[in-house]
Amino acid sequence: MRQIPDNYVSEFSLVEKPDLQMANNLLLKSFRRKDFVIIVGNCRCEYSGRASSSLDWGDRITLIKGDGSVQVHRPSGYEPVNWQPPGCMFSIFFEGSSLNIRSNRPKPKEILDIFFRDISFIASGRPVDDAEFNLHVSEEQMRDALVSNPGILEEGLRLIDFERKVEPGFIDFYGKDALGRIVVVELKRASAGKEAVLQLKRYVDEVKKTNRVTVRGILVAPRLKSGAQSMLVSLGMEFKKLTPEKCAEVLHKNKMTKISEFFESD
Amino acid sequence: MRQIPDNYVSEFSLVEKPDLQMANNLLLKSFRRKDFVIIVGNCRCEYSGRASSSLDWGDRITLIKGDGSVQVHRPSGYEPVNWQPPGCMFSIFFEGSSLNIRSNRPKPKEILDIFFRDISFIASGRPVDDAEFNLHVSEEQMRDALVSNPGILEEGLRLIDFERKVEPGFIDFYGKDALGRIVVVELKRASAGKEAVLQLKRYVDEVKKTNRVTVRGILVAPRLKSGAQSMLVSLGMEFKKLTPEKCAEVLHKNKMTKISEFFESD
DNA sequence: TGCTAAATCTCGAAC
DNA sequence: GTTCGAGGTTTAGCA
Repeated sequence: MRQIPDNYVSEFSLVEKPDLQMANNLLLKSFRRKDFVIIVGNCRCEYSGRASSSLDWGDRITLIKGDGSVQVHRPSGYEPVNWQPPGCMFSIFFEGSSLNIRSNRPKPKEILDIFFRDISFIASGRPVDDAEFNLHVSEEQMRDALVSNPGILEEGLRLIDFERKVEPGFIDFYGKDALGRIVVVELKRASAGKEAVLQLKRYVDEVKKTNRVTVRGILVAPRLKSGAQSMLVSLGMEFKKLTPEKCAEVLHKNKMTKISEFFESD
Repeated sequence: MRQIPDNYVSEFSLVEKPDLQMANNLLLKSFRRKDFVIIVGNCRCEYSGRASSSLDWGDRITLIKGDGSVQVHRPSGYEPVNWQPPGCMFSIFFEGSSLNIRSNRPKPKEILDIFFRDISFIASGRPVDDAEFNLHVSEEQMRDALVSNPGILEEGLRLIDFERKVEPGFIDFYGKDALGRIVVVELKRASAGKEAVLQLKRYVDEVKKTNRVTVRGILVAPRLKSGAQSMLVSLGMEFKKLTPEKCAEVLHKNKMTKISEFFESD
C-alpha cells in the first residue's frame, strides 16, 4: 500500500467551459462517488419546503459536498442564497435548454432545483481533512473557571452544585455566600439581556419555592444589554461582571497549579 | 460600449497547482481587484476575536468574496469551519514555508489567519448577479393575511392592532372576538413549540396586567409540536390552525378584490 | 428520534 | 451606531 505523504493534497479534476451534456456526465459520476463538487456558472434556483423561494438567472458559485449538502453562493454576502443541509439525494436532468440539478431532502421534505444554462468550470475531488477543530473560550469554559474558583465573583462564595437541574432548566452555578445565603448564578458568555434576567428569575423563584429561604440571584456576564440592569434591580437581583479574559487567566492558573502539584507529588 | 449578452458568464481564471510564490502574486492581484476567489488546498486556520479557535492541517475549500467575507469549508457540513463576515481587509505574506492569508475585521476586532502549504487550484473572477431573491411565504405574509381578513381564524374576530409593542416584544395580532373579549394572537409560520406557548403567555399576562379583563391567547400556526398542546391547555390558551396555503389564498383574493375595485372605480 | 439551548450565529430593521 | 428579534436559522447535547 502506498504511503500518503503528510502534505498530500487530494487532486481536484477541473473542467473548463463544459457544455451541458458533458457537465451532466461529469456530475452524474461525481454524485455517485460522493465527491466534493464546485460549479461556477449561470443558474437560476427554485426552492420549496419549509418555505419556498425563487431566484432568477445570475452567476453563482455552487458547492456540493459528499455528505449531501448544497450551497449556492452569490457574489457577495456571507450566507448562501439557497442551500440544503447534509443528507440530500441528487438527481440531474435536462429541463428545456438548461441542466437541472435537483437536491432532495426527505425529512422535512424539501427540494432545491438549480438550473444551469452556462457553466464556467466544474471542479470535483475528495478532500482529506481529519483535523480536530478547537474552539477555545466557550460558556462551558467560563463556567469551569467559576466553578473551580468561585472567589473570582465574590469573597467567601462557595460552590454547592453546578449545572443543577430545576424545572425551567439548569442553574449554571448554585452555591452559598459568606453569610450562608443561597446563591443562584446565571452565566452568559456575551452581553446578558432581559431574557437572561427572566431566566435567572425563574431559577430563583423555583429555588425559593422549594427551600423557603433567602435566595440571591446573580447574573454573571461580560456586560449587560440596555434595560437589563433596571429589570434586574427591580426584581431584586444583582449583576457581576466576568470576562472571557478573566476566565482564561483563572483556567491558566489552575493548569499551572495542577502541574506544580504533579511535580510536588512526584 | 459593448453589449453584454443575456447569458453572459463572467470568466473565471483558473490556475492549477500554483507554487506559493505564484499564489501570493495571484491573490494580491485578486484582493486589489476585489475579485471572487476560490482556493482549494491544504491549510490550517487560526481565529481570534469574539472567541478563538485553531484548526490543524487539512484539505479545504476557501471562498473569498468581493465584499470582504471569507469562509473555509471542510469536506462535509453545511457551515464553514472558519469564516469572517463581509467587511474584512486582506493581507498576505509568507510565514515559514506556508502562505498566510490574513483577514482583518475592524469592529468587532477579529482576525482569521489561513496558512496554505499546498494549493490544488485558485479560481478568481467577477460573477455578475443582479437577480432579485424572492421568499414566497413568510411569517409577515401570514400576518398580512390574518390582519386583512381576521375571519379566517374565527367568525366575528376583529383587528384592533398588529405588531403591537408590549414589554416582552411584539404581539402579532391584537383584536376582539364576537363577544368583545380581547384576543392576543401569536403567529408561527411553521410548527409552534413550547417556546411559542410561553411567548404567547407572556403577552397575555402583560395585556391582563394593564387591562384587567379577560384575555384570550390564541397560538396560530400550521401545526403544533408535541407537548405544546397540553402546555397550551394547562395555561388556559388555545390553538388554531392556519397554513401558508390558506394565507396565500387569502392574499390572492385580496389582490383580486383590489384589482376589481380598481376597475369599478374607473 | 425529538427537543432544548447556544452560536465567532447572520441579517435586517427600528430606535 | 446600537439594539432587538427573526431565520428555510444550523448545530450540538441529551432524554
